[in-house]
Amino acid sequence: MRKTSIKDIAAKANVSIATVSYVLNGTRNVRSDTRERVVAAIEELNYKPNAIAKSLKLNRTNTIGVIAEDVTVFNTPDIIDGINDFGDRNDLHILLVNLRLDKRIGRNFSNTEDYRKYAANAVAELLSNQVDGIIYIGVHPRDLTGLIDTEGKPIVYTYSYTQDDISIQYNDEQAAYQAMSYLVNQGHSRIAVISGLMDSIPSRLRLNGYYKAVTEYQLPFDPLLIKMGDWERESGYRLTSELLALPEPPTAILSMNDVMVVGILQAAEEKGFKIPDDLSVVGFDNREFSDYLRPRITTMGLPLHEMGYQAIEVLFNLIKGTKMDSLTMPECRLIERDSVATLKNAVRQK
Amino acid sequence: MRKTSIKDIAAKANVSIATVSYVLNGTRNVRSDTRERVVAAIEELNYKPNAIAKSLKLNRTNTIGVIAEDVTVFNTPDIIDGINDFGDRNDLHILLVNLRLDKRIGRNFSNTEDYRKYAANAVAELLSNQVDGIIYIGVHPRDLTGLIDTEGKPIVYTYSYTQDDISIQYNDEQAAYQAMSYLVNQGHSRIAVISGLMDSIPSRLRLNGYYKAVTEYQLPFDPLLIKMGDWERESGYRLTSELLALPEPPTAILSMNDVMVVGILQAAEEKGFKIPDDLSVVGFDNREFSDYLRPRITTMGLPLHEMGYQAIEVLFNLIKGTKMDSLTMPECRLIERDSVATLKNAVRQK
DNA sequence: CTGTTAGCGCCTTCAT
DNA sequence: ATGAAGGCGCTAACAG
Repeated sequence: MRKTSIKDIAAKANVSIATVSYVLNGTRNVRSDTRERVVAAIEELNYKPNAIAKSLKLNRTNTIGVIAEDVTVFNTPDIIDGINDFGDRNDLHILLVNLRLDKRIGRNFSNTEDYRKYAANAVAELLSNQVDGIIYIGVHPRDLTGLIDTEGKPIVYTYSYTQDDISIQYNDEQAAYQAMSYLVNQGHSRIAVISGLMDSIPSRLRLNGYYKAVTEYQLPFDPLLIKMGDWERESGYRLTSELLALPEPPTAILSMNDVMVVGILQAAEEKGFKIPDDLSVVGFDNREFSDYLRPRITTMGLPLHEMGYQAIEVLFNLIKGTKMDSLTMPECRLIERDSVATLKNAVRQK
Repeated sequence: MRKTSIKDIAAKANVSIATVSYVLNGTRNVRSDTRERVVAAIEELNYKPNAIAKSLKLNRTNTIGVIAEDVTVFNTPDIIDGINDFGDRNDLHILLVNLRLDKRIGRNFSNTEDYRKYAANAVAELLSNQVDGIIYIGVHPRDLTGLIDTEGKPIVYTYSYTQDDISIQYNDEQAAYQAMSYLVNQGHSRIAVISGLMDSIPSRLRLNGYYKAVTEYQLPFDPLLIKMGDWERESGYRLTSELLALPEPPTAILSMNDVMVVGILQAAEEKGFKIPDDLSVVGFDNREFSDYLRPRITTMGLPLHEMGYQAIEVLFNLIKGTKMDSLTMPECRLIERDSVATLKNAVRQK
């Protein structure tokens, strides 16, 4: 049996299909007794509107295409969650394409040609399905200019960006600065930093935040405390070993991700430094495991949910053509746990 | 300007729209020169078929609705990844609905009324969008009979089940048995188990696997070695403390999740037991953090990707109405790391 | 081998 | 306040 359509309920209620459409959408006034007949018929036949037909007619699907470079990478689920949060409130559906880049090409994204094909296919699929707009979620912040062509369909990038489109990023510099401020407030002044790879934008921005804090708080500046890591735990281990071998080791380390903190912990243990008593550590990312390490790691949490929420909010306004007040960049949040000691000379600021 | 449609390219190629449709879908033979004219027109006008219109006509969207109870819970991204894997190969699109249960109602799912409304809305949204079938991804294996009504639309559950529908589950009993076998092969015989909550199906099934191993390997059976935990790390800590205070403590513990292992580690350290030298541990779930703990934790990895893949594969066949050979239950895989010691009396089996 | 045409389910202008 | 009818873009008889 065919699914019941507007026509069936029109017949049942003894009205035209137009009238049914009117009561369905409240597009026009309908005399209350006719409306009731219609509603009754809808009820009785358990009628559900066909969104596909509606989309075809209106040339608008209320569907947002989401291209995720890899849903299994730690940042992505929370961004999607933020997208869903806004989507729920605004009757927007999510068509998800997962590029699965981590499985298909690994972690090296330097050559865009390796995945241009996947990205192009994703866009084609989404456009063919007439999504009203697209959100692109990267696995690592980087410039994707020219990767895809959405043929005029609105697109918003997050955790990545292009020179031509809107993108939602969090404030890396502020985050590093905030972490440093926290450390300073706890009485630290000799603070080392272990960066990520220096070809990464976040590494550079966070280093800016570090320098800013060093300058503003007038911390003793020592180039020996600045180490270039590569995001992996081994570099955390190696660089911390160097740091702790210094004549005057730092009292705290700011690590640009939580993974390297695992190496820091190991190096500290081997050198006989207890954390946080002999060495304080602040990580980045608030990865799930940072709460399970011993000690539990204090870290800068990424505003992932907020980024997703803001991305779709901006996209939604782009689609409707409404102007938005310039919005504020999502900020990281300090997750205070047990890896930072308060030094006795600490100046408790508000 | 309107998007270019089949009509435009028909005009350009001097053929009827039917012919265009035929070359587009290869539905019928078309003389090669006419085909070329059509292809050229398609190329020139950069024509992209409108999947919405096609769906309306064919009453088939090639879209699968995925209801995730919470995409931010650790098991979900990999299941979705498996769904995408199969979806990519079979030209199936994914309409994702995220119930966000973890944020909305927390971890207590005992009262289905708390989230029936969300689930019903999700189904309505999906049905309205004419998905060809539905996959429901739970956050914890449990009986969801009667939660939703898909009005005859095919549905497959995973990480949850109902009494009426197909569901994809992994083999819990086999997993626990395999973990035990591994421990036995490493020379352990006095093996404790810390279970999850006993109202949980996985807890009971894994306990079956434990008993099966105890019986088959003729291990000394000691009820004192069987502890009921609650999945949280504190219970791992507390129960391990009890275990290690025994006159004859176990040489190994099988923990039914990785979170409790964190507690086990802490208790062992406090009691002066080194892992794995004095106490071996096997966890469950292969949570990301299990690789970052010290020592790195040997654990049973869940076949999440495979579950997602199998779920959509089964659903796809359900939709097409084709019979499938009875498929094998996905199995967990031992992730061998550094938390298990090989005892000197170990009988190395193949 | 190709064209004509009737819808799929819905919205909306135009008429009454 | 309601109805008739055209058409969104596409597929698949049916006809030639």
